[in-house]
Amino acid sequence: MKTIKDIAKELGLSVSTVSRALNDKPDIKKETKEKILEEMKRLNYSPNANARSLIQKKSNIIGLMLSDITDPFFSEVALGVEEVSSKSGYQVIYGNTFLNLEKEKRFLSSLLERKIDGLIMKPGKLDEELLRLIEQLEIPIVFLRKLRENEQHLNVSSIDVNHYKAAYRAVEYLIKLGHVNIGFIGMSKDVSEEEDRLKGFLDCLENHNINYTDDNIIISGTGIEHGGTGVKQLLNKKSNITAIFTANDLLAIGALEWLVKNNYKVPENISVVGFENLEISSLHWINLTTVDLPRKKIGIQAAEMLMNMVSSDHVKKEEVELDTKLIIRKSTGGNQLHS
Amino acid sequence: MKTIKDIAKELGLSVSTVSRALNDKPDIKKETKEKILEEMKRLNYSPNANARSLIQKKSNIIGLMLSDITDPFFSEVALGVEEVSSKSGYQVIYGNTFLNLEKEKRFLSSLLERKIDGLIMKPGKLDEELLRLIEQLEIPIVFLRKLRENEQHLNVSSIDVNHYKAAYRAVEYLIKLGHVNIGFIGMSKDVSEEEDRLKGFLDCLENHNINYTDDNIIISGTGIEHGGTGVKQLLNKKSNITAIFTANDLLAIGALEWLVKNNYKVPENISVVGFENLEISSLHWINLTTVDLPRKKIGIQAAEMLMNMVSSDHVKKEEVELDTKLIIRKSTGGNQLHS
DNA sequence: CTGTTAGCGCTTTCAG
DNA sequence: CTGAAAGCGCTAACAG
Repeated sequence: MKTIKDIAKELGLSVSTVSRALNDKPDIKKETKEKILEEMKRLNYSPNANARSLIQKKSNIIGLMLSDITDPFFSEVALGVEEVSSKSGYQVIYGNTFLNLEKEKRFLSSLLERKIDGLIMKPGKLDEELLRLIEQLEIPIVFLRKLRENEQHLNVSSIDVNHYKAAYRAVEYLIKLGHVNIGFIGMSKDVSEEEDRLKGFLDCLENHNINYTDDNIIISGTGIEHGGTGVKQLLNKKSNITAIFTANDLLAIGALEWLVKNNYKVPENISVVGFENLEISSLHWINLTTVDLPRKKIGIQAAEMLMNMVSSDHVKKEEVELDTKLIIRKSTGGNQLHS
Repeated sequence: MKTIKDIAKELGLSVSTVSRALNDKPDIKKETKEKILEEMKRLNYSPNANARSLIQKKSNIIGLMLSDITDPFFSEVALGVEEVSSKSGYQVIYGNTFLNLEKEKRFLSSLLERKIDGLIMKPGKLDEELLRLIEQLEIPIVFLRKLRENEQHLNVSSIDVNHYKAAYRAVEYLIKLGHVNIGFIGMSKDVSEEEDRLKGFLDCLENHNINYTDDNIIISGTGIEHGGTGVKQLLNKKSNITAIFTANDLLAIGALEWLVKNNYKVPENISVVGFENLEISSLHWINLTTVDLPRKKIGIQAAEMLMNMVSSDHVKKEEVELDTKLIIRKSTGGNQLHS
């Protein structure tokens, strides 16, 4: 491996002069610089970023901690993050955690050792140790979700959509279509984003004086198959349901599939609204009314926020909330029982 | 930031002793070691991986160059790669190139400076400069596709499925179902994987003495929408087509969508076979017969190969070819015109 | 404009 | 078993 020394020796110069040429410093004669740059090319020299990091106390690396890169939401976020970061000269070290505490800790520890300059992360529920780890990093951080109760003291920024408002609007749309018996199919009680969506759902019903019981709400799981089991349970408990709001598109698609197989007509008998606007949700057969999340934008903006933070010493905490859009397609229609 | 010096000073020891404790070296008294480890915890010490990399000439970082992480194929590969690498103590720097030569070069150059230990990559068509860059890296490399003509001299390993055989088998299946007028919808002439698939398609027809013309083949594009335009063109030119083999699932799904909208019945009027086995291809409405690619396995095995290579000085070139499986679903059926 | 020097945080001889 | 010293490749004062 060629070093700055090799160049210097070859040209009879000092390493500092070579360094100056390498870093576009002003105090160097044009010709010397050109000569050096040429020699670098000739010797296939490539500077050692680790050595540079060591002395400058800046690695030009950021971390990206996700739960699962195969989730279309995160892969688009990751795309946006990498795009913005690489443009600013940063490399991205990425890791999947599946919201597993141990994996989260291991990944953050490894980033801590690498002395990264910034971090974009979607953590699960943080325990004391993890909170300490995050503080210990002492670098700008952007959360890909809102800060929770026990995280308010952290000096980290965040970006997320307003899940509450998004859900509220979606349900309001169903109510305007004449639906009064509306079910909810969720993923898990432990996901705070879902909590917000559920709250939006419930508040909307209440504000419109619509009655509901616990039976209107099924917590089913996170995959397509849970959409099926979800509707089934829901209709078992409340056979008069005419509309369903699900916590994500996969659940909605699973529900749709189950409904079709069991001879329900969508939207004639039952309306279904999803959440996420996956690419496949616009397919002819699915045509799902759903809430669009600006996924790539989240990634881009998260990275832009981080780039600003790493390049300024005064880091001010910022909590960004992006807006969503209800995409109306063919899985929703007027309530036939009331029209 | 705490350093090894702080620990040493605090305990009245030398840095080398601290280093020994840190690295589990044998020549250190048990009690000293314990004392040091405790002090490290107390001071929240975390070693500097960059300093270590510098002296050990080993970064414990690998690179992962993909065309597009939002492609389900690559996101699963990325998942497998990260899983295996992190288990072996390696961090993954990832980048998207969209097969753009400039982006590929920029990304590789940045990896070159970072002095990474290994690289997994899915490049496009390599030009001279890129070939030189790859050699210049002087590290173990695994390609996520077969080596092409002008790359044979490279000392890089590769892993891929046998696209030719997979296509051949899929088409053979259609022929066994009685089809003789079979069309092909492809993405682009520049994708070597597709070349192999097309060759498998053509060889299979020839070996079964089935006639075809250029009109049996449409190169349409890469997204769902191109599936639609593809079938349309195909049926315009050859209205007697009863089966279609597409170069990927998205094309097949787009074709399916167009067929349904235009009142063709699948598989009664037309059979469709895809390639990739996306998750959505098993949906009730789609139910696509397709070729399953072991995506996650490719990622895992690529990383395992790389881990072996980086931890042994004698790197031997290896070209792995994984097998595929034809998944038979409801988008294919017997040729009604002949039965 | 260029060279000398010190040192980033760590590992690794080599003595003792 | 422990310490002193050298040095990985580079940057950043400070002289000149």
